Amino acid sequence: MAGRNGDERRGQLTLRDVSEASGVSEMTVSRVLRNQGDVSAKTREKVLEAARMLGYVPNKIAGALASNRVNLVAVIIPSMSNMVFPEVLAGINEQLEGTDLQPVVGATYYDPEKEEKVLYEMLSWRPSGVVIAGLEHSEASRAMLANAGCPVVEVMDGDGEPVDVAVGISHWRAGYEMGQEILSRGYRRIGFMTTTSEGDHRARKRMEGLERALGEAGVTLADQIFYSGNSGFAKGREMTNEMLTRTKDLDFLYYSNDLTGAGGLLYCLEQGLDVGGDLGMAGFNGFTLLEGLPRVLATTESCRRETGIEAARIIAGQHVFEPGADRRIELKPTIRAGDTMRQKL
Amino acid sequence: MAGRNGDERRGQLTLRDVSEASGVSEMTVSRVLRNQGDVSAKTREKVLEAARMLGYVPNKIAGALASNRVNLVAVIIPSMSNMVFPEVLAGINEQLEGTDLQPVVGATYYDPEKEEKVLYEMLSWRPSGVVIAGLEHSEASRAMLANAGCPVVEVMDGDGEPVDVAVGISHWRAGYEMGQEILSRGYRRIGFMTTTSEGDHRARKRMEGLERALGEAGVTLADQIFYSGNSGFAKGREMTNEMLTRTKDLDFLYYSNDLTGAGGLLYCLEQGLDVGGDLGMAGFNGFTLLEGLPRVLATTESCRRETGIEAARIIAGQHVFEPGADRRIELKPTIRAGDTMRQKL
DNA sequence: GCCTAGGCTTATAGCGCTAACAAAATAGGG
DNA sequence: CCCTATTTTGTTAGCGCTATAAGCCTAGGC
Repeated sequence: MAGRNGDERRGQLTLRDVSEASGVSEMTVSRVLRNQGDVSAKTREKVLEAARMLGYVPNKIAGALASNRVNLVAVIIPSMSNMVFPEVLAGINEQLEGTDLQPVVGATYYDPEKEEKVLYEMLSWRPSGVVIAGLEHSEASRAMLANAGCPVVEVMDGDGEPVDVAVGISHWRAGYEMGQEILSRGYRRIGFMTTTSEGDHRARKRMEGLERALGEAGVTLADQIFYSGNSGFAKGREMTNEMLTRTKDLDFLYYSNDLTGAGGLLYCLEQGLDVGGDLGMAGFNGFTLLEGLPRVLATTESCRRETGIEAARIIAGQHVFEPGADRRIELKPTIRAGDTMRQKL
Repeated sequence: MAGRNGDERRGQLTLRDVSEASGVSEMTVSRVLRNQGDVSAKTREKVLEAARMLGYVPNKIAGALASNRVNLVAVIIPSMSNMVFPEVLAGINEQLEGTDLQPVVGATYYDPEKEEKVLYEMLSWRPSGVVIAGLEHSEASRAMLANAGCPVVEVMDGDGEPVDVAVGISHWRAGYEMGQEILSRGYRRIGFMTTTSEGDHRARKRMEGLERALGEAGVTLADQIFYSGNSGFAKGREMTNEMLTRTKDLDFLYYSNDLTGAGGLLYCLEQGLDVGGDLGMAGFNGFTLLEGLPRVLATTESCRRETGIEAARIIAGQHVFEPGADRRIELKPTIRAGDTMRQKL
C-alpha cells in the first residue's frame, strides 16, 4: 500500500508513493505539487487527490538539494528576552507572510563566539537570506557573511559599514538628538543610566551621541550608572534611587531603556518629584506596551517593526538597490516628548 | 583551485574542494567535520586547516538528506507580539543550547488555517521535533502531527488529549485555584476582564475554571468584559474605568493578563481606591518585567520558561517516558498573592 | 496520409552528503 | 618476519527530489 519507500526509514511517504497511487511519473507529481509547468487538469486532479489521500508532505530537504533553492531566512539576534528583538522578528514575519520564505531564529546572547557558531550553523542550511542584529561581528563572522552567497541584512544599527546591507536607526544620532532635545528644554544636570551588556554596541553609541550633544553645549553628564542584568521596572527604581541619593540637583534622568525609565518614573512620582517640570525623564524604544503609565514617558521610537519589515523586503527581493546606491537604509527615529519633559524654552 | 564544483552554482564550496585541498577522501573530510569515527590526529589537523583556509561551510541540506537526520525543531506559536510566546521560545532555546538542535519558528496569528499552512511547511523540513502551542487544532493539523514521525509536544495547555505529549499548566485549574484564592480572602463581587482573541482557548479555560470555583461557593461573576486587540496598560485602565463605572460595589478585579491588570492597578491607585484592602486585584502570567510597580499585583505564575525547557527536553530525548505512562506533563502554576489582595479570612 | 507544432509526460542524471562496507595501513604477538 | 587484530582510510550506492532533455501524443495543415 505504502510503496517501496513507505515502509522504511521512519515510514515517510515519498513522491514515488504518490506517483504509484496516481499512476503518473514522479516528475509529474512533482510538477503538480509545485504548481510548475504544464499539467493537464485531469492529471492534476488525480495527483492532488492521491496526495491528499495518502497525507503526503513533500520533503523540502531533497527538493532544496535538487533545486539549490531554500526558502529559509536566517535571523540572528542577541536574545529573545529583550522585547525589542521579538518585535523585529514580528516585522520580519509580517513581511514574509506573502512570500514562501520562513524565518529561522538563532540567539547569540550577546556573545560573539556564540554568534559565530549560530551563524555557521545557519549558513550550513544555505538560507535565502540572513538578517543579523548589529554591525559588529568577529572577523570570522564577517567573512562568513561576506561569502554567504545570499543577501545579508544587518539590522538595528546604522553607524558603520555593513557587509552587504544595513537597516536601522543610527543609535549615535538617536542619542545626539535626545541630547539636543533635553538641552532645548533647559535641562543641564543630566544623569544617564544604561545597560552594560557586553556587546550591546547600540547603547554605547547612543551614549556617545548624547555626550556629543551635551559637549557641544558645554555640558557634561552629571552622573551615570552602568548596570547589567535584566531591564525592568525594579532595576529602574533602584538605580534612580541610588542616583538621586548620591548626586544632588539632577534635573534630568535619561534611561537607555523604556522599562528602566518607567520604573524610575514610578519611583519619582512616588517621591513627589515634579516629573515633567523641574525633573525631566526619558527612556528609549517606544514600547507601546507602556502606554497607560501615570505619565507618558518621553522616549525615542526606535522603529523595530519597520526594521524587520524593511529587512524582510530586501531578503524577499522586494527592495532592489540601484548599482552603486547606498546600501544603508537609515530609518528615522522620532522623539516622543510625552509628558515627562517641560516645554521648550 | 576551487575544484570542480566550486565554480558553479553560487560558487559554493563542497566536501570535494576540501578533500582535494587536503589530499584525503571526501569521506574522511566528512568524518573530521562531524567529529565522527576515528581519524588520526594528523589527518584531522590537515583537513581542519584546509577547511578553515577555504572557508568551507558544510551543506546540511545534503547531509540531512543522506543521513535522514535533521537538527531542526519546529516551534509553532500564535504570535511573537504577546510576550508569553517569546518566553516559551526562550526556554526552548536555553534547553536546546547544549544539543545541536535549532528551533525554527512559525507564527499562526491564532488562525487555524494559517496554523495548518505553517505546520505543513515546517513538516516538509522533516524536523526532529515539533513544539506547538495549544491542544486545539484542525483535523488536518492533528493528522499531520500524528504522522509527523517525530516527537510532538503541545505546550501551554494541560486540559485535553495531546496527539503525543503535552506540557503546560492546566488553565482551567489555574482559573479555578485563583477563584478559590479570591474567595478565601473574602471577596464576593468579582469582575473579570479577558481577551477574546479568537482561538485563545487558554483564556477561555481559565474563565471556566474561575466560574466553577465561584459557583461552588454560590457566587457568580458580577461583571465581565471581553476585549480584543493588544493587551497593555492602556487597555487595562480603560476597561477598569468602564467596569467600575457601570457596576458598583465590585470588590475584586481579575484580569486575564498581567499587563491589563497592571494598567487597572495604576488606575485604581490613582482613583484612591483601597487596593489590597477593600478592593482586590489579580492578573495572570507572572511577568517579572512588572516587578517594581507601586504594588505587587497578585498573579498566577504560568511557567512559560519551564514549559519551553520541558518541551525541549522531550524533543532532545532527555526526558524518556515509560511505556504507558501519562504523556502529559502538568506544570504547577503558583499563585503569588503580591499585595493586591487582603489577608485570608 | 504525412508531417510539424505544441501540449503533456516520462527517462535520466545528478544535487552534496553520509551509511555501510571494503580495503589498506599500522600495531602487536609469536 | 609472518600473521592476526586493530585502526584508519577509501569506495560504492544511494537519500528524495528537480532540471534537463527527450519522447509521445493529439491537432491541424498540406
